Amino acid sequence: NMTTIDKKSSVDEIILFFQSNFKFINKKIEEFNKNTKLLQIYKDIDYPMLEILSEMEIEGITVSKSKMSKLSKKLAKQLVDLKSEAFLLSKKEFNLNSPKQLSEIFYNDLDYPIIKKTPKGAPSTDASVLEELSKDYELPKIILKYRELEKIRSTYVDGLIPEVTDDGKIHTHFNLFGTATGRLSSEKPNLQNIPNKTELGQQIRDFFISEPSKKFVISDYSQIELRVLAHLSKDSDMVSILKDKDSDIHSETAARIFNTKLSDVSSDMRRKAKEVNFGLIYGMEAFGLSKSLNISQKEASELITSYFNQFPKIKGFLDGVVNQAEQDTYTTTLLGRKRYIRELSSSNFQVKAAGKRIAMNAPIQGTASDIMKIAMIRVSNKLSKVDGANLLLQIHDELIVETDEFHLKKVKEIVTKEMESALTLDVPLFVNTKVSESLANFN
DNA sequence: GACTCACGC
DNA sequence: GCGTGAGTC
Repeated sequence: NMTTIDKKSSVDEIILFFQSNFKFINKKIEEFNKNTKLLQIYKDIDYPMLEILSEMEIEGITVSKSKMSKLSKKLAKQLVDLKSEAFLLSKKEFNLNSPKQLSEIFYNDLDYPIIKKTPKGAPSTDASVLEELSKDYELPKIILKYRELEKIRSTYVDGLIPEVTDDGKIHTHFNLFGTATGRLSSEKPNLQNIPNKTELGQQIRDFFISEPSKKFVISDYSQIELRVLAHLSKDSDMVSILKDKDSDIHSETAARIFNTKLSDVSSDMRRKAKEVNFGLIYGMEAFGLSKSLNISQKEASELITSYFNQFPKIKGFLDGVVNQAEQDTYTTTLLGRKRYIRELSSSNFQVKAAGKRIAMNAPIQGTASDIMKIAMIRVSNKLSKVDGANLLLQIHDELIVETDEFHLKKVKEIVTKEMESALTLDVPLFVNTKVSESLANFN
């Protein structure tokens, strides 16, 4: 137990504080040093990462301010129009940014049906609700569009412009110890959640450009978390699917859970299987799956049962992880990185269930992030001998490197090879690498 | 500071 | 599942 100290403590109290807490801290350091795995993770991974992240932050990434201000004006205009359309339909002016005021309009003035409530019990107006209401009403469609544009404008356009420094770049800050699983986080600004899904999102990505006569090398791991799960669970079917570079894991999963030939897998079956795979690595249960697929809990639970029948060792592995975590109070990654899970000792059913999901997810997410860190350290070492080549960003399963065109081929090879060989699992690690002058995916 | 919502992996 | 951030109240 740590003793405490405050501003009014006497000299004697302060001396006592240091005497007792040095003992405590020394004991902790001893424990840490005896755990050779944790010590090894620190020496081999986290300590080397510090300098690499520092270099990435200092290097920064160039943005086009002209593209930013152009889109800012365009969005501002579109938002004004959407706002007047909304007021016309609601026959009333209100703050479109206020979910509270919006729900007044929806559920008091217009008598829309309440589809879902927020955790606090208020009638929800989130995107899934707006989509459902859009089938019968016009206003929710307008709100959906307004929310999309306003999110992009406030966070990624007008929010990003003040972050541009005098060198014309954005310098994020990476936290090495910001997450419970071992992942990095990024803040001020967060460059790990730049939009990627929509067309408008790609216009944000297009702000980020390589320097003159340089190119981005962008490499991402293919299905790294499912590969980690295949390795950890040793499920033979899963392993054999992922050994084949050309196989489509979601279609293969669909064929198995729906008990059909691969050639008979419909796009809807694939969509459902993809969501099952997605939910699997998050420890999702029938409740969560039914929500994300918009199906009944019964149907969701049948999908999960069918999945675990087809991939029995995955079921066994996940149950084993939870049991072990309940005994140990923590989970470990493949390399031994620990995550303590207090929720597992809760007597509250819901808290405990959340603890189980955490236990299932942490070794998968944590192992994947260990692999990426190893890759970054090796890439960084190799790139230090290449003039004009720098690591710029890491977005969990993706690395963004900048290089002058002369070294392009060499850099591509370094990044791809070091990522694929970072750790040897029972399944190969595949990396997709592309070259571009901006972060946008304009196909 | 709690809450709601929304962006990423 | 893991994060960060904008905005309201």
